Amino acid sequence: MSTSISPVELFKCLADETRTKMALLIESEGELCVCELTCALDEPQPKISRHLALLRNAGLLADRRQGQWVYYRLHPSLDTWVLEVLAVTRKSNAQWLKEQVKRLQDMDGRPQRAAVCC
Amino acid sequence: MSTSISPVELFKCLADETRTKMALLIESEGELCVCELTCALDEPQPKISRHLALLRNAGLLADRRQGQWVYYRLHPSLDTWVLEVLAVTRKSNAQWLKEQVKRLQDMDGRPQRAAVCC
DNA sequence: AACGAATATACGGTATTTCGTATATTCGGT
DNA sequence: ACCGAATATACGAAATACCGTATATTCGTT
Repeated sequence: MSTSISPVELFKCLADETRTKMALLIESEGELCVCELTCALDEPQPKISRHLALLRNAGLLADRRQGQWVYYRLHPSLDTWVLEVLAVTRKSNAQWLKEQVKRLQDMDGRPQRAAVCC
Repeated sequence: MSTSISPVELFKCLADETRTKMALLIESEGELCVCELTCALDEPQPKISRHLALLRNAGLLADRRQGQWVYYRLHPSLDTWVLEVLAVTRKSNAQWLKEQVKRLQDMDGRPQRAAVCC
């Protein structure tokens, strides 16, 4: 059994607009880099990085560096209930996330992920 | 459509150990009065009341006075996704709530609810 | 090795949260 | 009307969270 995140720890992570929106966007997209999140949320980059670091330290996110970009995804060893909380929340609050999703889609120059091979 | 609680508002409600545990206990039991929660959580009564007031003001809980007791339940007009978040969280964190459930069950002199009629 | 882009961290300052304690309120029973 | 039990609120102190700005780091390109 994994020593997982506790309910309060999870909810503290999500008790901030920037962090919830980032978490839900990542849950929806699979993986996003810092500059994409900075654009989607329209917030200063240090603010985004600071909140990402908090989510990473809490065990909610994992990161991966690819060239100059750092991609964040949901931590692969998260408990199912955490994934369910995120999924349910995102699916039922599309309206609340609308603006951020739009800014992400309209962003140009989005870095391309590495192909599955090479 | 109901002007419902936003994700961050919900998570702020739950970003405190006292409040999450109260919310999950109530979700599990249906209805609990202040003295039962005070006993289950083993915390000073003003602390319990203060947090209950916060949850009530946020729209998460509804209260009902019966004699000298005040019973709290999940607010009947909560969105489904909120109920799902609470249910999933409680079901997957029984261990985390164990002590509180035990203290609640071991409490003597628990006030009896009004029967369905009379 | 120098430079620019992407990202992370450090440092104060301010706002928000939480708490303990004291006190108010409300109700049932006498 | 009075009293005790259950609950709510007020108030200041302590802790925590969040932010803006400045600076550091890391990487790719030249």
